[in-house]
Amino acid sequence: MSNRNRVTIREVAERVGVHPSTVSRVLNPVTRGRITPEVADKVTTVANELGYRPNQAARGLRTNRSSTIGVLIPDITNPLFPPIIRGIEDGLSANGYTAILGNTDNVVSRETDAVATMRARQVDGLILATARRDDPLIAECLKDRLPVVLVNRTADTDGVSSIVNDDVLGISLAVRHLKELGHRRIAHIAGPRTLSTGNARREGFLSVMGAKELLPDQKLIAETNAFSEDEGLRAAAQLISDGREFTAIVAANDLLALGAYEAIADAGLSCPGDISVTGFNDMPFVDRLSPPLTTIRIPHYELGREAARRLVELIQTPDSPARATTLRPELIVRGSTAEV
Amino acid sequence: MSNRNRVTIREVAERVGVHPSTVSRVLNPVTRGRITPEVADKVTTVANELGYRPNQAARGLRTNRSSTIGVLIPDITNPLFPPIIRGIEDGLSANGYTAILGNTDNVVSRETDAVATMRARQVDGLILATARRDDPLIAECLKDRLPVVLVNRTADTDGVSSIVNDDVLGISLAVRHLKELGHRRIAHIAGPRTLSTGNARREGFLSVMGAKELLPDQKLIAETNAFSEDEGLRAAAQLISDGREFTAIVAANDLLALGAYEAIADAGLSCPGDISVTGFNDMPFVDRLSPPLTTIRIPHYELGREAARRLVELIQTPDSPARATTLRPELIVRGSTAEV
DNA sequence: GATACATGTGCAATCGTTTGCACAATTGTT
DNA sequence: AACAATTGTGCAAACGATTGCACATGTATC
Repeated sequence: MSNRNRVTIREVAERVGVHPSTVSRVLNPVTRGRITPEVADKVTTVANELGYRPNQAARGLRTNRSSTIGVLIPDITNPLFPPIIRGIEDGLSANGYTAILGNTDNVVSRETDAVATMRARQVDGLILATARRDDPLIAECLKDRLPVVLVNRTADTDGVSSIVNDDVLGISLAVRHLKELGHRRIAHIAGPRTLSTGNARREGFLSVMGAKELLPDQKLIAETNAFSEDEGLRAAAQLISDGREFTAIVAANDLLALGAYEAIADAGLSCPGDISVTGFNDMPFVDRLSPPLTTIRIPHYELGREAARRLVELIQTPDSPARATTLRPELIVRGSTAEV
Repeated sequence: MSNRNRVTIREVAERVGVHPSTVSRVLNPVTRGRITPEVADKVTTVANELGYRPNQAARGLRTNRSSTIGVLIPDITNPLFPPIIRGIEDGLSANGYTAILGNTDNVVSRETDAVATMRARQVDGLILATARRDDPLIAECLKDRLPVVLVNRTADTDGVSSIVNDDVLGISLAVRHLKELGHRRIAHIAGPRTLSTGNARREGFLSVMGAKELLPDQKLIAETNAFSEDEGLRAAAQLISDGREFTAIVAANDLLALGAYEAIADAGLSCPGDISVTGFNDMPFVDRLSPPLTTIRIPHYELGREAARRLVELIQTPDSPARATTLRPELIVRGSTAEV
């Protein structure tokens, strides 16, 4: 009744006529080899018949492992994250792990809280999609030897593995595409410098603009302090009202690009007629906007899946060296970019 | 080292000079009253000093509770679900519970699997967003007295609590809006009958079309077998090619409405010029489509939050009666509906 | 001042698995 | 044929918290 009909290892053992430890060994792939195949078969058969499922609490208590991973994200409601999470979950469940999620809304205290809760639940590791470039939380986990993998955003901290998009490549795909369309003066709406994504895309932009035939201009970089539509609107409006000449905007993310759409319309201009715009992320439905947004597609699902894989590896061989992995993005050409 | 510096109840007890059971009683709000305040204070102080966190595995093993809830959803990547999940997580964490997620892709075997995994982890209850009207999984949970709450979709099963949108009201808001715009012949792209949402919206449509001044026509209902854009396209194309007269389409969901957009364009017609269209859900970015979609907004976050609240209640008082709760949706008028 | 009762704390068993150790049975070696 | 090595299984002790029971105290009652 209170134990909800759970079948224990002991019952299986009694039915087969062996000791519980034998059942345990059969069910553990590592030790199965030590048991006579005949006995092992009988045990697995009976275990299946009875619908035996190991009690994770008991196992966790004994082994000090929970087969649970904590995943920290800013906000699941941001369409960027669901595919990452899906990738993480698929990657984890393939290895027998389960994820518990924490939404932090980019608030430091909520991050700290969430990690504390997760550690109370003895998570075997953490996947952080919330990293800031300078993030004390990461240092703390490393100190406590809690396996951590960063995804989507990376950090300046040494010794931590990360799986992120190749932002420099992404930006250069966008800029080269614009260059081929004849654009020479290109503006950039940069993301927050505190986030690796904002920073890397900005750096990438600066570096690729150094290429010949392009006309770089520091003043054509507009800063924002969040990847939001409002900030994109504000920044783009500023660029336009500054009166410097440019024919295209490379936004550091799709939401910023949407803000730019609005600013362009507000100024009585048209996209792509007067100003071409590129985004970054390829969020759902940006292909339905008018104009459909030319953007950089990030392999979000793969990012998540790879992060899960890396974390499992890290748990199994705790002292494997940290690696920073980047995945290649793809340029998606749509209607928001046109020849000059 | 292997136990990652965990502080146990025993260490706290030794430091204070009391028995572990006393520490346990102090830390449990229910039994704290039985301990001398002076001792209790000392215990809490030392526990905080040492940073004691109860080992959930040990607690779970002993109490047969995990403070963990399983949440089953079809696919986190469907923009419908993130706000529901967010509501669930917020509601659960406010009560000390943690969610573990399972994506089932509407595949029965994956649902069964996910529930098995979750039960192995001794979840204290389940929130299902995957219910079919006839769903054996629900019956099974009820039989095993595992607390369950349905969210978003409900089922025909008796005795299970559910939190869903008031779909009949939603559809009638859409139809009445069209009626006010002068529409009399209105078509419906119905969702799958196996899902409560498809069924209720269809029933709602039939019932509200019975009102005077409207011209109901059974032939103006097009069936689909999934809430997908493809199915919407197929169904709308069929309606159009059937040649029956109508000036508006009420789609059972936004994706079906998007398919209708496409079918209308394919037929060389315009929306809303020739045919008005309404959706259902108010997914992100449907306000950016051309035309912006008139739709029914469902309080998704609140649905999730309420489901969490209900489940916690159900866990605390296991024999409380099942209740079916509906939350009120809202009509969002945009550009896809116009006067005849 | 003896008896009954309440109160606060300790004792020890328990939850279900895992795993080091012991030991019997089998096989291999000389 | 005696001994060593190997193999397969059982035994029992953990893991850390909770909780029914027992038992000292201290207080109330007559």
